[in-house]
Amino acid sequence: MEQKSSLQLQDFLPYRLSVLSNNVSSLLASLYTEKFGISIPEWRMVAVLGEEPGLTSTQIASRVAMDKVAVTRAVQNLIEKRLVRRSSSQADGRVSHLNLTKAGQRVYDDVVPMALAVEHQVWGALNPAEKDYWDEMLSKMERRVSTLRDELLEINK
Amino acid sequence: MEQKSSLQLQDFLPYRLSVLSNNVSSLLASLYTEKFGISIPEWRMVAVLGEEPGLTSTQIASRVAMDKVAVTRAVQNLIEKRLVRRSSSQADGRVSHLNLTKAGQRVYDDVVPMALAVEHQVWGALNPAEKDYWDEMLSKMERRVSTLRDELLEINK
DNA sequence: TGATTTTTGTTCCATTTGAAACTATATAAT
DNA sequence: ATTATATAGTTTCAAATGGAACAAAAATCA
Repeated sequence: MEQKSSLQLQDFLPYRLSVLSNNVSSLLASLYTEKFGISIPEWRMVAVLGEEPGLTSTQIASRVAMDKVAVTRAVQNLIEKRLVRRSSSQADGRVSHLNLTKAGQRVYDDVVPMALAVEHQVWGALNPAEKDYWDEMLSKMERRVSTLRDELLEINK
Repeated sequence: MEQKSSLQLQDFLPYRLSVLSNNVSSLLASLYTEKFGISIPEWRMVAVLGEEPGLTSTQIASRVAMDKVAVTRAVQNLIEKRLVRRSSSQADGRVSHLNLTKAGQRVYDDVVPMALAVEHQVWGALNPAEKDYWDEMLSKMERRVSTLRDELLEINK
């Protein structure tokens, strides 16, 4: 299998992904930050708690690809903003369960359609068949990258 | 055209792109940071100067999707590490041209094959036809997203 | 020419982020 | 039971990042 020998940043997959991802994220963030004053990690927490109420910090961290420090901070901010409520677990004194407040639920209900609309707009670049194909390929790449990562960790252990 | 009404983060395009992009970038970065002690923005500068020697800071910023502050800092760091050299322009007293030093060129020569190898590994998830298709769709999405961004800026002006 | 505006790049300050150390609770092992 | 180990979450400190104000040179224009 032949391989390129020079590197054009504009054609380089990691670079293109990074730029596209940043542009999509900031497009989306520009909508909810100015309207609701929440950051990207805060929005992710709201989104995941909207889907699955009562999660603990650790559960959120694993679902949202944030580290536990980032979760702690997002929780603190969202509690200050009265969008999230914390209730300590009876079963385990170390953990607490997190839920959206009424106000948090309202933010969720307002942002979800906006977020889906942005996604829909971006999908507008592709026809339905292309979209399905893209989804499939994206999944393949995701799996491949996480395999590569595991291999690398294994080697460096 | 029908539209989803609920948001599953794992299926949400901006989220998936962000996770994939971060994983790819950190996979790559783990290789060159530990070997050469350079950061992601520093590597991008080296990459672009390897392709096009003599660029100015502003030219780099526009090619690499970094803001000018980030470029200033990356340049400072790379000059301290003696990987980049600055020479002021005769034509324009404000700008200076940047070039890789011998050592910088060596870093470039060493990292490029590693970077291409990682890209190649990731591409391994797709067969050649899929890869071409993916490239085409990625380009479509890039164009779409930048159009959306321009529209949004236009509205908010 | 002299005044004004733009462009280039840097500095300063505040905010964000990340890693390591730490506290508190729970689990396992002897 | 006592000790050791693991897990959940927080705090602390240093580094990275972003934006606004800034200085210097160039371009515009009156």
